[in-house]
Amino acid sequence: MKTETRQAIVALTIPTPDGVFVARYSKDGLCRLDFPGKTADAEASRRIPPEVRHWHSLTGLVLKTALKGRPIGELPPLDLKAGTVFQQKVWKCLKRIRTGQTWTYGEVAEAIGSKTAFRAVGGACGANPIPVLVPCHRVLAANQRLGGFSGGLEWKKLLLQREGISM
DNA sequence: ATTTCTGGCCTGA
DNA sequence: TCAGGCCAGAAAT
Repeated sequence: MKTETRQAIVALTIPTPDGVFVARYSKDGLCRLDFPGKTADAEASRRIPPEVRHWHSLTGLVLKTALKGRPIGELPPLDLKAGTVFQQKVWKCLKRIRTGQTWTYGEVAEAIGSKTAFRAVGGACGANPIPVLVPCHRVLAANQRLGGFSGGLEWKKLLLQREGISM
């Protein structure tokens, strides 16, 4: 069910105290956020649609806020349609997890009506195109375990720590 | 307590 | 169709 992934995309950088993130936008909104050091091809010079500029300013604000471990404000529109139906369900569900709160993969699975798909939920988290803002780092394994993190467990631990959760 | 095995579900190839 | 993954729970060390 993978659709067109060839959407014209604008990539813009976001300098933060933790490094330079790269945000990518499609015509529908923020479609990807990359951690510092991830194949960052900065292309600041280019025609940037006004709405993208606006989205990007919002992204910058919420990202910096999230990195401080504080609740974020208004998000730019998120373009998550690159994911499968299942993945989109998971990602939307993750947005319900508040700052400083953690769920288990099993709880997320149950919340989307697939109680036994906890493992697939892990897969969807790993495919999350917008980490930090779509808080997959707040999902832990059962039995108080940390679970994995595609962006590197260090990031997961750091993000949780900033939100007051130490593992 | 911790390692291993099994089961169940979604993807991409 | 199939192996493999940010899992969970039970069994076996």
